[in-house]
Formats: sequence, C-alpha cells, structure tokens
Amino acid sequence: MSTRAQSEIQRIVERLGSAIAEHRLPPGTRLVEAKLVEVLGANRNHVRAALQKLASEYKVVSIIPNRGACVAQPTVKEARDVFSARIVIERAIVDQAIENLNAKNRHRLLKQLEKENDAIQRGERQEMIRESGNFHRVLAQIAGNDVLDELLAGLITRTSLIIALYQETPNVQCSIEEHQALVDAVLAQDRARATQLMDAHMGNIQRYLLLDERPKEVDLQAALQEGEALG
Amino acid sequence: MSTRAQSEIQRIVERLGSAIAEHRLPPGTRLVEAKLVEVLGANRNHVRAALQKLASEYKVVSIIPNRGACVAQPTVKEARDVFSARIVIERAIVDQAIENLNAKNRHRLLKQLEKENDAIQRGERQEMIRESGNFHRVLAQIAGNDVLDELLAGLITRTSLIIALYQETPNVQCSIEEHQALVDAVLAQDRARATQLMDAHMGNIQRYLLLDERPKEVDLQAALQEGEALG
DNA sequence: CAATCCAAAATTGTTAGCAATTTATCTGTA
DNA sequence: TACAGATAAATTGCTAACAATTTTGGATTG
Repeated sequence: MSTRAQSEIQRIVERLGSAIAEHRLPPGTRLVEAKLVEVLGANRNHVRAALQKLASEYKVVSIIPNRGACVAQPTVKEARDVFSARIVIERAIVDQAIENLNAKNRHRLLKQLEKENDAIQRGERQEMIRESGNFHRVLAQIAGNDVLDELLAGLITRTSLIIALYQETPNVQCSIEEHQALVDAVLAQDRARATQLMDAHMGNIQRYLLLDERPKEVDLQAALQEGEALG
Repeated sequence: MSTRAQSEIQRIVERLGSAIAEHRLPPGTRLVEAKLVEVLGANRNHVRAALQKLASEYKVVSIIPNRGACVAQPTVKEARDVFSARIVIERAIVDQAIENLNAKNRHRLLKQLEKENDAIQRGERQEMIRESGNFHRVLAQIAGNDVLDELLAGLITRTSLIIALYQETPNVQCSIEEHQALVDAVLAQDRARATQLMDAHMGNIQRYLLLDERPKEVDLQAALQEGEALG
C-alpha cells in the first residue's frame, strides 16, 4: 500500500474518529460507504479500510457483515473495562510524567490548560471535548512512553463514545478545575497527590454515567410494552 | 466484509503473529505476498489485510510502500516502552486477579503451570514460549477486564519479538520458577508480594536483553569493517 | 575490473465491474 | 387494514486484470 493511500486512510480514520469522539456522530449512526465517499471525497476502498480499522482497532465502529457499519454502542461491561483500564494507564502516566518534568514540559502543560479554558470561555462544546482529551495526551507525551501514549489515545476515544452513550445530561467530560488541580500536583512533583487526583478525576467522570446494571435494550422494550397508542 | 473473510484474515493474523512470537520468523524476514498466498492457501486480499493489521495494530510487521512487508525490528526505545507499558498492565492484572479469585480460577492457574512444565519436560521450545505467554493471558482473564486482556495480548506478542531481536543466548523468556512463585503469592492473595514478584519477573526478562544504547545496525557495520576476507 | 545503464522479472498497488445480500417498495388477497 | 409474497433498489463483498514500482541480471563502456 502506498504512503499516499496509507495517509488517506489515516485521514479518514481521524476524521471519523474525532467526529465520534466529539459527539457529532452519535452511537448507532449508520455509516454508509457511498455516503462517506461522497462527503469525504474519498475512494471507496480507502473508506472501507478506515472503517475496518475503526472497528477492529479502535472499537468505536461496529461492522455487521453484509449490513454495513455504524457507530458502536459499547455494553456496560465494556464501558466499565475501558474506564478501569484507563485508570491503570493514567496513573502510570502521571507517575512517569512527574519524573520527566522539565521547563519545556511545564510550559506545555500550562499552555494546554489555557487552550481548554479558552474553549470553555467561547462555549465551543466540541472544542472543549477535544481539548480535554488533549490534556490527557499531553501528560502522556510528557511521560515519554510512546506505547502508553498510543494505548491511552485509543482509550480516550472509546471513553468519549461511552460518555456519548451513557451520559444523559450533556455535560462536558472533564472539569477544568480538576485538570487545574492535577497540574498543580504534577508541577509540585507530588506523586501521591497527583495519582490520587487522577483516580478521583476518572471516578468523577464515571460517576455521572448511567452504568447501573440494566442494559440499554430494556428501555426500548419497556417503551413498547407500556407505550401510548400511536397516531 | 463477510464473517468468512473476517475470520480468514484473523486466521492469517494469528498464524503469522504466533510464528513471529514463537521465533519461527526472525526479525527482518521478508514476507512476500505471493509466497504467503501459496503457503497459507489464502486469497491475496486477505493476506494483504492481515499484513496491514499486523503492522498498524500489532506492530510486529513493517510495511515499506512498494517494497512489501517484513518482520519488524523494533528500536531500543520501542523495546523499552513496550516493557515499561507491560509492567504497568501486568501489575494491575495481578492486583485484579487476586480480587477475582475463586475455585475455578485457582484450578485454571494450576493447570496452566502444568502445561508449562510439560512443555519444558518435553523440551518443545516453541511450545514453551507459547505457554509462558499463555500464563500471563490466564492471569489477565482471571482479572476479568477484557480491555486489559487485549492490550496485554498485543504487548506479549511484541515482547516476544523484542526478545527474538535483542536476546543473544536463546533462553526461554519466562522462568517457570518465577511463574510458580507468582502463582503461590496470588493463591495466597498476598497483593504486595504478588505485584512485587511480577515486577521482578519482568525485570529479569529485561535484564537478559541487550538494551544498552548502541543500535543494532552497528553490529553490521563493525562486521563489515573488521570482517575476514570471503572465499 | 568497476561502474553505469537498460531490459526483464518480480512484486506491490489500484480499480472497475460484477456478484451476493439485505432492505424497501409494490401488489394482490382475505 | 393486515399480511404475505414478489420485485426492485440500495448496499456491501469480491475478484481478476491491469498499472506502477522496485529489484535483478546482464550487457556495454571507459
């Protein structure tokens, strides 16, 4: 596969991936190949390859054979596992980031906080989501472990999709105050406090989700059984 | 893509992946599409898709545009990052596995140890590698987090490739004694000891690798400069 | 003999068109 | 109206042939 094709596929992956992460494509949305070809101005083969990748690698797309792709609807179990895995990785990242602190990194962190605040000031919802995700990526990059960074990137996208699916009130995912407190602890190189704040931060995000036992399907069933007559 | 095609691609991925992990395909080996088609009795499209996946998702294959695929040769930095990430995940898994212990899980662990011992008794090198990897997977499955399990699966394959590349004396990767000690600590539900043993275990594997600063290429250069005359 | 160039072979990359399947629409019947 | 069946439309899945690129091997030349 040529570099050109490869980067074209990557372009589509990122375009679709961020649209899903930023809640422009809600869970369950059908992703028809022909439509994507039209909208993205792309080759059908590239679109298909990108969808395959979003399904098998990032798991934010579901592909049903002969019936096409749609934005995934992760189960409660999967949602729990993603959060729990993410906490594991985020903790390690905070720890390693503190170890790698230097003037340049400190600057990067503060600048990222500014970006987030900016997006909040301007009320740009999608930008807020993107930048609050980027905050975690910046920490990962400061930690300096490319493998952890990549694993986290995938989990952030999945987390975003989970929030879109399970968070009723359209809150933003990360509170800027918590990010601020985290940065304070990291800059002070206070490991214990920083990891504890990260735990609490993840816990708070999870707390606002509807991850109690009942699966989503029950809603539909209940609606059909007790629903008012149509028409 | 049909289920049939999907599982065919998966079959090829696993076939190649395990061949790489079990050191039957050493780093640098060229993977020519036509050859793979012949050997695996597969469709060329499926082979290509599998190679793409092994490259972009598992990172055990490198694809150079217009020049084909070969078994990857991870850099020292990548090797370090993989190990460091793996330690993070393994620690978490040990912790969660202890939490989820029950009669069935205890049995599974002991049975896995038997398999490893068996392979060692019979001196089956590739089976030893496979089963020592499976040991870590069993722990992950006991931990019960599918996301962590999948992340670990990828890291185990990468670790195996790294060992093939950087371990001069062809040792087996995991010592059975260390696995035995780990199981003891897990069964005793001694968190502190278990995580510490896992750390040590990973550390020992890493210790036998040649991950000092000089890159691999230097070997070739040196050989060419100081080599004896041919013929 | 080394270096350069050219043609042939090997290998990977791309595409269009058709096949197969699913979904939607229409029609007739009770 | 409700339902079943048939037909058409939409959509995905597959392949074979062709295009592009790189590698190989040898011929030519200084």
